[in-house]
Amino acid sequence: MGLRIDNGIRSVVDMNSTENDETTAVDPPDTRERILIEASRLLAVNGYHGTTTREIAAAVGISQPSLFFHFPTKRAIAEELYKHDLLPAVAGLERLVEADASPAAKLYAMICGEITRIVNSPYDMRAHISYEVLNDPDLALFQDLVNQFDDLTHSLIRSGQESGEFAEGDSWLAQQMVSALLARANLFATTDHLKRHSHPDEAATLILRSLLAEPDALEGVRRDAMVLLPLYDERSV
Amino acid sequence: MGLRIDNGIRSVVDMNSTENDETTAVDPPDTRERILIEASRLLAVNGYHGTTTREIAAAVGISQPSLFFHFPTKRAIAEELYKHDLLPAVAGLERLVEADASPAAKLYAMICGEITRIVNSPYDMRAHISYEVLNDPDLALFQDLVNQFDDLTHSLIRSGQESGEFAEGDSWLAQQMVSALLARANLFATTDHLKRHSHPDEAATLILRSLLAEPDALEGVRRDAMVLLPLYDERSV
DNA sequence: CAGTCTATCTATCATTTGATAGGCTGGGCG
DNA sequence: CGCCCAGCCTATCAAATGATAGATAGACTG
Repeated sequence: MGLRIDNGIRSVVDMNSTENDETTAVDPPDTRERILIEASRLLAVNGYHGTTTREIAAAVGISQPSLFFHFPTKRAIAEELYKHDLLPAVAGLERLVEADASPAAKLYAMICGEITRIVNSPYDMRAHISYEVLNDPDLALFQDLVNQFDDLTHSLIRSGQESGEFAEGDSWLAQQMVSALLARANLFATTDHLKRHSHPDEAATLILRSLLAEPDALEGVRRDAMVLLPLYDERSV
Repeated sequence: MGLRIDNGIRSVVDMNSTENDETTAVDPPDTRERILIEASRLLAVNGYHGTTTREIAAAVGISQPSLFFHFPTKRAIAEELYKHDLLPAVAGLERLVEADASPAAKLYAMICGEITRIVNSPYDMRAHISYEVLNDPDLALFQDLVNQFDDLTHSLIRSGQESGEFAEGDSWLAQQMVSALLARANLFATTDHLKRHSHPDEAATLILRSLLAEPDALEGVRRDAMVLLPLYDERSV
């Protein structure tokens, strides 16, 4: 449980580490950051149990025990990545849900904002996909966060259906579709396909078309969503 | 179709069943079969590297070394499950693609047929989701099968867009959405949500609504798909 | 009954893996 | 200069894990 001393130099990527920086601050050299980056890649591809600390260390270019100077355990690395992914997502979605707008606009803004965030992240974040990691009992907190996110999404879809803005249908299934698509979002970044061919809007459009009772309403929804979008980004709150 | 690859070990059923044939199969509530069932559950939840042979054995109720009487390696267990999942999927989709029908109807039939198959499978199949396993170099064959399936889906979407049946949009993204949703299909079965509330049709409807240029065409597409559906099931070929 | 084959067991091995112990180094600073 | 200590290293451990060896029980066969 090493206390970390905060000295003046803070990394460029500032918004990770969840800003409750009692123990977590930033290391002067980026080794710690590089560990997170490389670990996120390996974890995303090989899974938690399929990634060894030796592989992570090799990717960073340090010896395996050196990892444990920066992180107390292997799990702590994963935890930090999960926090980075899930906390802003849940917080942003909560702000959206409480906003004054139509469910469709909120959902559009969420999808758009979330994909933007994932694609722009320095890490390879596929938290949503890693049931493997989440299932680990010691990471139950993050399981809760995922459930929270899914529940919020679900309630958004439900209220859209109740107001008649969305077509009737299995709201649970629809929520799963949203969650499943987001889980692939970083694949977009990895394949660097999205960077040139596609926009977050395309994904949101795809989802909304499948939900909206009146397809022609899409343009209006998009406009409303653009107004909501800053709400999703914690930096602008 | 004797695709059993290995080995010296042949099950009792194979040897003496020259006459009473194929359909059924099954059932000596075979240990081998129970291994596959329990392994599929564990692999789906914990991933390949997160599942130990001891856990599988314990779930089946046998000792850990007894596993190796039925399968040469741990990997062989995963391989058999992958084969069971991917071979019929790719074969079915290939038959659909070559059929004489609209891309929309083919896609509808594929989603519907695939989800039905997954939900009814004795195994917990999430092959699509397990990049973790697939990434393992020794399982490159299955990586290929997944890519094949994705490519076929993609070409279906492309041709639908070219014919004007589908709205324009990023076909790659749309294909990812289909793939991502299918990856969750067995979650439907697990949560036994789909068994009461939802049908495979709901999922296909959701996808098709997001793709069709003319939403009103959905009913016609569904009717055409119902005709195609038997084509997807290898038993009916 | 003796022989064989299936299916399982206990005991054990070699490797991998997360983590610890302790030493070396170089830069900041009184 | 001499001390400190962040940061990294080598060497190594203990546990977990995939897999093997060999024995045993039971069923069927000749």
